[in-house]
Amino acid sequence: MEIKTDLYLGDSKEVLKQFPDNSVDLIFTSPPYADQRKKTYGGISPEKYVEWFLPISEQLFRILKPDGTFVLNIKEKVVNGERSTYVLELILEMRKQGWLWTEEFIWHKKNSYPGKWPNRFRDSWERLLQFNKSRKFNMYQEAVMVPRGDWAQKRLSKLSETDRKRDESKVGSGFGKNISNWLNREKVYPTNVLHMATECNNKNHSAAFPESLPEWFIKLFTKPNDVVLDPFMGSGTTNVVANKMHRNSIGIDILPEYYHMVRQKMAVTDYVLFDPLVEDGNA
Amino acid sequence: MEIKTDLYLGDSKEVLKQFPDNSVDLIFTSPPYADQRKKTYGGISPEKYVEWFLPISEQLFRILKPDGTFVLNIKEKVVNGERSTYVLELILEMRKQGWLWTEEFIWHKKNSYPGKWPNRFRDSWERLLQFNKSRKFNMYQEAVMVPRGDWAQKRLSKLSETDRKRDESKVGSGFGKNISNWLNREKVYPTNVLHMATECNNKNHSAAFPESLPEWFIKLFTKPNDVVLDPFMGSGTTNVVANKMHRNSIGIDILPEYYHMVRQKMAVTDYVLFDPLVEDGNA
DNA sequence: GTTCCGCATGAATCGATAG
DNA sequence: ACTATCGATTCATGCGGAA
Repeated sequence: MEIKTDLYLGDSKEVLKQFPDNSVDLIFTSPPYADQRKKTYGGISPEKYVEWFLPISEQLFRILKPDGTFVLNIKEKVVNGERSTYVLELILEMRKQGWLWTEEFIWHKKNSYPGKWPNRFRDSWERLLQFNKSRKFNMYQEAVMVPRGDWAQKRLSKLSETDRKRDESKVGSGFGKNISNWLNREKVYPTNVLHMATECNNKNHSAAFPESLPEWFIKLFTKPNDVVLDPFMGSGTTNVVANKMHRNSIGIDILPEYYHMVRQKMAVTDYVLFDPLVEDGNA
Repeated sequence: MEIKTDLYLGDSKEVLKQFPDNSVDLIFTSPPYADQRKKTYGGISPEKYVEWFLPISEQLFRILKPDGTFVLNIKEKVVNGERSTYVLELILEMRKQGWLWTEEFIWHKKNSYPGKWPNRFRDSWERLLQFNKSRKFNMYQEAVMVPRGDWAQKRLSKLSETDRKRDESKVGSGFGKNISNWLNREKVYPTNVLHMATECNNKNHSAAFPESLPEWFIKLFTKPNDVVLDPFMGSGTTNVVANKMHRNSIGIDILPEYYHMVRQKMAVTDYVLFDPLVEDGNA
């Protein structure tokens, strides 16, 4: 099946209205934070942030499939020495719209933005709010399993060595049954804290988040050929990753600059559309 | 100057009323979470949690010095498949009492509670909410500087118990060679994400948090001879650490069992009251 | 004296079963 | 229907005994 990437230029609040109900499997987005990116988005003031976002989240609620998930990457900024409360208020208001606030993941940014202030340390984490329409949603946990901690390596090393010898001599093909069991045992489920570095490599446009971030959630909440939506696509990281992972995707941005940039990007990535190397745990 | 540790048996809401205004430098506490510790504390339901806490935070506001800090360790539980919202509501309500919500630190618990569920990963982080009465508060950032690199962070958090004892017994003069090497290394300021393991069951009584947690905030927000308060002292970790670090402290608990246990503990630790080994960056 | 391994145990959460 | 209790799940950590 062919993978599609649909890009739209316009205000999400309006563009979203043309999509049918219950048609998207995952929404992953990082909206412009209050007063951030002022040059580009015009900056939404902290006081008006909730009011600005609610019409959009209302549309997202309509469009998302009942077993789909909405992941919102956001962090409140400091206003007049205090953490602003618009994220807290947003969660409470979105629940009134019908959203379930299922979980809050933490993105621990290993290399956070440098700086020093007399009354504050560097902010090195962001929220990844998980919302759902229903308590029954798709979650493919095996797709994001991670290697076990260091302690296991030491403790298992001795045992696995003897098993390896035994199986190699028996089968001669490398991996015996026992060892494949061991390999499975070496992976564990992750927690709700994600460690990822911010990407600082891009030449022109710095993305709000590294590719590994949407990649993780796309693995976790979708399977190939599903539909992923980013209503504030910016430099299009979500869409690029979705495409690489054989997911259809929709991207919306209000800025022509971003829209055209992503169009160009996607034209290039089309060539690796059927890359068989894509790692994926979902069937 | 002599260091005092005052312990009180009773309901914080009432006991706090007898303390004078503006008399405490740091409040560090981890109140019983909603519906947790039912056997011991009776359990406060999520619906009534804010209502239960506000009279206490009102007293805390009165007692705290204008340049003092209140650090609240808390995490909302899952109720009916959703994260409960009482912590969000608590923050909003406390701001109405006059509190400034200055910052939110993350405690990343390396060893979180195990378990597997179809729709959720293990919860491995907790909130450390920083509240202040004024935008000008005492913060001794140099006291918590860490050697450069991740490895140091891990080592230092682990250092608290095992290594320290070992080195103390070896050298008798405080820190062994290895540790003094770390101290000579280049130091950087930490971020607002703390990596610490929960203390696994110590022989008799398990604490809700490791000693390194209050230790970090006591270093950061107080200097020697200051006053630290824990209105829900439990096993008294905050008071024990404060004492070790030459801070006066006040501990309150409603359970006689805890009250007597901490009394006994403190009587013992009094002997190391003037321990010169205590690491401290504040003068 | 080290290093290594066995074991118990947590601020948990879900789903089923029972009143 | 709605609440209360119980078993199953799972992994990092420290302690204690053994090699």
